[in-house]
Amino acid sequence: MVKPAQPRKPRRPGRPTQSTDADMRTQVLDAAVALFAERGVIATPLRAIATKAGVTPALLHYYFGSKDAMVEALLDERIAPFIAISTAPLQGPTKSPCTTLLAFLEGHMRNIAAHPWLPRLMVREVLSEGGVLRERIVKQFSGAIAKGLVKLIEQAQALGEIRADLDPRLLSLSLVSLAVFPFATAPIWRDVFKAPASRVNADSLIAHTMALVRSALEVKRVKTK
Amino acid sequence: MVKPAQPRKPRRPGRPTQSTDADMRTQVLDAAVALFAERGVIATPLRAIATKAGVTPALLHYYFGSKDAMVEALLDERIAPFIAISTAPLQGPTKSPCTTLLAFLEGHMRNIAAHPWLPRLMVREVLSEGGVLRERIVKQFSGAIAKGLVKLIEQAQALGEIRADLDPRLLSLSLVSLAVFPFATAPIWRDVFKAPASRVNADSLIAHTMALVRSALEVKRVKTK
DNA sequence: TGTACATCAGTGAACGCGCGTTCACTGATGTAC
DNA sequence: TGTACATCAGTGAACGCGCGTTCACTGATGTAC
Repeated sequence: MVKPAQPRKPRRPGRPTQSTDADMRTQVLDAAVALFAERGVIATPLRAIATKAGVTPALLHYYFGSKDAMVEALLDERIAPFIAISTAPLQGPTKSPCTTLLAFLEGHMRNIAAHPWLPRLMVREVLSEGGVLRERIVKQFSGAIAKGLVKLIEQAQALGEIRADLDPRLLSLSLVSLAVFPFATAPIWRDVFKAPASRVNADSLIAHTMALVRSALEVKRVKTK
Repeated sequence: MVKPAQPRKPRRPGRPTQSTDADMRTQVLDAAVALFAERGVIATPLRAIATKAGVTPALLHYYFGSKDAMVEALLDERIAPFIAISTAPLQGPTKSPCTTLLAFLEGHMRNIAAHPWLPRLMVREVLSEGGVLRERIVKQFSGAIAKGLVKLIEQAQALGEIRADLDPRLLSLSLVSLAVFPFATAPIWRDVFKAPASRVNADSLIAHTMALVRSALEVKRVKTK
């Protein structure tokens, strides 16, 4: 009712007059990311993205060439940078492997919490057999994380910083599970717990997970029954 | 070359002569479950299921009425029984909550390991905003598991069987993460680790996870730095 | 036991619909002189 | 500074294709007498 004279899209034909507001490409990618995370890449029609972004389906081809190419662009521009940020702590030398490990976990969870669409999109597409994203995500993300994580665990175990009786690969899998799964399924358990959102939120979840991980990794003291 | 006279489908028109081999409905559901887990419900055409099951797309409507109805049938006949088996330990009274808790976790993982398609199908569909399965899975599965699990944790904490400084709801979420995520993402990490399959398999994963959970739940002794 | 017929399992071909994609177009913007 | 024109951002309408679904059909099976 504020702008009755603007029925949403008066849009005269021909080249639009100067850049209206934000970059349309950005708007399109924003809309695509949101819808892909909600319903999946295959289940999201380009028309839905176009509608949400306030443009024409033809525009998506004008910008990206095809739906697949759009998904690739999304991977490069939205997911890859996130991967780089999250895995940064895993690169380079470290003084205390255990500290680096915990820092990576917490940082990764904070990253995920800040971009809730990401874990859902990644988990879903990585699960899809024919997904466009799968191969690239596995290569860039899972590969990088897994290798760095396993190496870090081995170092920490060698130094006696954490218990050494667990397989490094299986342990890295457990840690990733603890860090990713709760965020990927957030909409579900928020509903299941009917939480007042104040108690069960990202901050408390991160704190809880870190506490759990710390005690799980503790070097076991010899104990007599 | 063994049966050159049977070019895959000679199938004369008209009512088929007596039940050939297995129940065709069963064959169809088998094929559907496999394809749904691999590619997702929406991304799987009925024609693909029909081809895999060796029948006509029209047969699927003859049996189920519609694709949605078929998904519901699949839920009732394949997923619901699994849910019942897995959550059985959570029902009824228990002498030692902690033992019951661990037994449930291990049993659930064994169930999942025996039906690899299940976690993938469930995770994917539960993530989908508009998924047919989502609402029912959340109600029947997540609801049942979460409630029983939280109750069990609270009891075990009250009895001093496990550490009491963790929020029961967050802890139940962590446990489910550890039990489900590795199996849901199995195809990925098998690839990432390039494991000889002998070292990283279901049995060792279950043993590892149980060991991790046990030590994570241990009551912390007071320790001086 | 034989015959007539309703029922039943399953098919093949076609239907309409929504999808990704194409393309001729429109009028504002940049550029050469 | 003005003019002519190529370029550029973006559209609207249509395209073919593959999807879920429909339906008239076929011939074996079950049943009544």
